[in-house]
Amino acid sequence: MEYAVVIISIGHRNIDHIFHYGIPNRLRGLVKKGMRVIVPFGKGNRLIEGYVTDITDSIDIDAELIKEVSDICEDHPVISAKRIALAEWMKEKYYTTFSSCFRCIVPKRVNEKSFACIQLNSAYENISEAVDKVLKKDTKQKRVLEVLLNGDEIPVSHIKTLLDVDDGPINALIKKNVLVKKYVQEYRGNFNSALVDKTLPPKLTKEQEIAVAKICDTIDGNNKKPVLIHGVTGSGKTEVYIRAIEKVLSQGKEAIVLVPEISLTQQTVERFVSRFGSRVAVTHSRLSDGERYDQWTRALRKEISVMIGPRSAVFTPFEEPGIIIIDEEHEATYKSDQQSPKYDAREIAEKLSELYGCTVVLGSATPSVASYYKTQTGEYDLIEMNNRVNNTLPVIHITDMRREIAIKNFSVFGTELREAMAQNLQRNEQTILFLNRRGYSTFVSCRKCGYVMSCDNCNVNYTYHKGINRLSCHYCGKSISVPEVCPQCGSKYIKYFGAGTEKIEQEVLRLFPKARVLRMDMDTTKRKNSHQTILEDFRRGKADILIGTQMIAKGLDFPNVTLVGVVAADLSLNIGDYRSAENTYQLVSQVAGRAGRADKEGTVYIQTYSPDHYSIQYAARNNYKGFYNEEITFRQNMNYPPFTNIFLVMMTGENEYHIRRTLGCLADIMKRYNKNNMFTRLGPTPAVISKINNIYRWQIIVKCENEDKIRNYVLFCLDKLSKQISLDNINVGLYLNPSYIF
DNA sequence: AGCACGCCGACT
DNA sequence: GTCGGCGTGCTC
Repeated sequence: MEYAVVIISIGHRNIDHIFHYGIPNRLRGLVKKGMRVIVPFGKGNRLIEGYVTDITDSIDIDAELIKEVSDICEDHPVISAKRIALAEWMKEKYYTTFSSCFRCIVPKRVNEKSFACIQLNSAYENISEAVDKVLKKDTKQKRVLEVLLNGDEIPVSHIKTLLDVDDGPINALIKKNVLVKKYVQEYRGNFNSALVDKTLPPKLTKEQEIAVAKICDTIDGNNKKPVLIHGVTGSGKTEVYIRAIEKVLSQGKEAIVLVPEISLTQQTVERFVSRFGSRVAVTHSRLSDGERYDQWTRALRKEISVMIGPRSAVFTPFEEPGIIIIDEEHEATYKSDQQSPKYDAREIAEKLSELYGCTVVLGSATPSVASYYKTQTGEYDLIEMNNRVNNTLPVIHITDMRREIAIKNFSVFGTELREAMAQNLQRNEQTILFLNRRGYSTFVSCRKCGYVMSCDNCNVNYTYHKGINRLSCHYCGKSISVPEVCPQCGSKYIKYFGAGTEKIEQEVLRLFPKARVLRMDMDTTKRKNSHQTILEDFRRGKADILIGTQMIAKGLDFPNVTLVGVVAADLSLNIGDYRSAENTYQLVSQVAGRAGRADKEGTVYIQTYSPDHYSIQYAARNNYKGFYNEEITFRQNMNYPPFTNIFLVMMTGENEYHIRRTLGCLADIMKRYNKNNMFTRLGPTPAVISKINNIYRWQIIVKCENEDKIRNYVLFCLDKLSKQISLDNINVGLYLNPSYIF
């Protein structure tokens, strides 16, 4: 007797284990490992989707209790044995349920879409034979036949528009058995590769040749260490990726290319499509469930061999992945921090490498400190690419804003940046101004009593938005009209401090009334496509100056941009996260890289109140290794990652007392089981933002060198806690090495 | 998660 | 004597 071993698709810990189901006669031989099935579950026998993780003949429970599989979802497996193993590994590593791991690995089931096609009945040798035998006169039916080429399947809708005919003649031909009608699956969300011209491989530089050779060695060899390419902007990493992919494809294997969502632009995709044509598929977050499912299916059916996409594309179901490339490796988007499982695409790639023997290539101009550290310990191999293929690095200046204040310049622009902007306008060249903060003023307070306008729902100050003339909270979205007098003392002297992008825009217009300015931030890109429209307008030269937040820092390539201003480089430095220096270095380098990307030389001004900070100094000199050496020493001295692991336990809820008390109990338990003081604990403390939308937020941070030990310890303590007191009405968030502190 | 069972108070 | 509150426990 054979039984299906099934994981039920309900994301609850209590039922996150295997269940056995009998296989009824009508499904005998059809139910296979890796298939999606429908099974009756629970008292009410409600029908639930599940995954067959195994077929077995031995069961350890009473056979009477066993129910039968009611149906199969597809006639083929949707998850391979290796990917079932991946799910098991993810469940442990990311402390989640099987079912949520399966949800990542296999996309939501949707109905396939198909369309009607007609084809010449195979009884006829060719079209002219059919015409001769059946059609005497020049009719619509004859015209329909003449459009068909021998053996071709043509969509009915095409024929109808092409010949302006109705169903009539087509159906008549089908009735006469000249044509056959069939339904063909339509793949939604296909990238139209026919629109992209093929290109020939360029000649490689010496550096590129060495990099390609090194990666090819890894592909051929048994040592599957991940390779980190540290390549300056413009060193031609993409061509190296393409050559490595060519190699893998020639071995009959497949390739996955991960890019941050923001760089999934037409340009990036076209570079791959121009070389691999219709073998490439593209996914991104804006695809519908149907589109995503169809692209995933194409990979499963081996109809494509290269997938480009954001972090979720790491789960592309290739049978023989040969290489996984992670471009802009340092980007935080590779780690999912919002929904469970909180996986890291880099870690998934390494696990797939272990399971399939595929090569993992990480690439960045500003590698994450964690990854670069691994090249030093020997865990990763390192490839350096130090030369730009055809353009030079921009000249980077640091402006000390304390000096500007000393010379009574209280403007948001230092003297140098202002003058450079004026010159650039005269030369008709474009400027990008970067400030990672939207709104007009970020701090509104009463000059008399010092009262600061802040949101009642959140422990966050209001930001003044001049466009709508309101104060708005960037956390819960609440906005109020600007009070005419101070709510506390009644004074009418209300002052606005701190500049955001809106203020920068106004300052530019005040200083340069003739300048054409575009602003790009969350407030100006709410409408669909507004993102694209702004960038396209700027590219076409419809504006002289582009002002924006984070979203303009990365991946943009405008040949006429010769000046970049980082209005306030300190913002990311003062966040209070152990990674703030790393983030600042990366951000400043990325923004600076937007200047002078074609034949024109670029200039960058970095405005800061901490001009001597090493992250800014090294970024200005484009010296990654210098930065890394200083940063890694700091991390070691302070016992921060990569020398330790940080586990954040965040409790949120409406009752602040309840949360504090519960976290207090957890702290007691943690103290009790902390043998040999292996774990360092900080807290309970309120989170950086201690209340959002009337939900209070408190946390405990635990540090320990060993990842498995820290995970087991925290989960053990939480288990003890849940047996002691009820965790109802409290949300517990667990984050291992979170990419930012909330 | 979702459903049944079961053990208490309030009611036709 | 019965209806319905939600605490507890199980689901192949």
